Amino acid sequence: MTALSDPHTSSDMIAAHGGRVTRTRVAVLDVLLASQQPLSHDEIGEALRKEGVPHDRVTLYRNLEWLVEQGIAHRMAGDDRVWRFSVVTTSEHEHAHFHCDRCGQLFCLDALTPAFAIALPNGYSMNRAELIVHGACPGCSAPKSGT
Amino acid sequence: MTALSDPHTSSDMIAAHGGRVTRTRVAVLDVLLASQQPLSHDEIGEALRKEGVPHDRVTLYRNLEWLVEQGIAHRMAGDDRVWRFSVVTTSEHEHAHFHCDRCGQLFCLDALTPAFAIALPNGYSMNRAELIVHGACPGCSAPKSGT
DNA sequence: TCAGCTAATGCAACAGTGTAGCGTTTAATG
DNA sequence: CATTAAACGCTACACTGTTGCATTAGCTGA
Repeated sequence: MTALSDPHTSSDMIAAHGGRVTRTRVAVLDVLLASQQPLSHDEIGEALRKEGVPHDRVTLYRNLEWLVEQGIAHRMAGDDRVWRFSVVTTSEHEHAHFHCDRCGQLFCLDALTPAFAIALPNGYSMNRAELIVHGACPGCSAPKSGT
Repeated sequence: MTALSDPHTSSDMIAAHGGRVTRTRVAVLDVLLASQQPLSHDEIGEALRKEGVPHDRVTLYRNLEWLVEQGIAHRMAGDDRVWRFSVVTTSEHEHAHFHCDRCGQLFCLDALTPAFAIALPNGYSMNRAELIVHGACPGCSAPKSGT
């Protein structure tokens, strides 16, 4: 019995998908797993830097692409035209996202499940839906002194 | 009684907003008015080219920006990280969009009105919502020989 | 009609995000 | 340990969008 049958660490997850367990790849997945919000390429790179993980910009892109290909991560386009990545926790990732217009953070709203498929006009076939709610997150809605 | 009080042409609309009626600006607005789908900067530029309207890339960007500022046009980020523009027809533009994953076109689905605000978790305050449904449009769903 | 003001233009150069090519490194395997 | 190719890391590039600035040309008022 190996750890592969119970992939709960980043290394296990990577190996389970037939990928090589490399320093950058593990670190990237760790960052994504630890994050509650979808992260941009830049934010992930910054996190790696803080952890002292040397990495190349291109390698990071390629690892993210690989994670998406493997179905481990999910990629979405924010309103700032930047890809943001997050690990796929929900089975189909069929939930909405909340974009805070003040702090720019992106949150997952698992509570919101799309129920609008019924309203699709004739001829249109839905594959997936992306719902981004814009507004202020709890942290930014709360009264603050500074800005 | 001048035409300004009844701004139904692109020139009138521009003048009514205190903008100068220039060749490119009129042409850009005309293109947007004539289109049923939100258009990217590139698509608009291509349309201008076809109409024989000489223009500069930057000027086009600035005109689009101005139109958005004036509330004449609306800007949204597609899934390909490209801004797409459309004239604001609906009062609040509170409707969904459909992105065809095959031909890349973006359609307005006025029938779909967001009714998900009720489900927002506590602490989140919604400003607006952007719902993008992905799938195949009627044109691409229909059986075709070529690709 | 014409001069003056400045919004708008057009050119060049730049910035940020993401990709492609390619030689080198290194994780996995026997 | 030798082998092999996946992954790396570097350079260079493509694309979308922005900034600076001198020039042009709408609008206004005489």
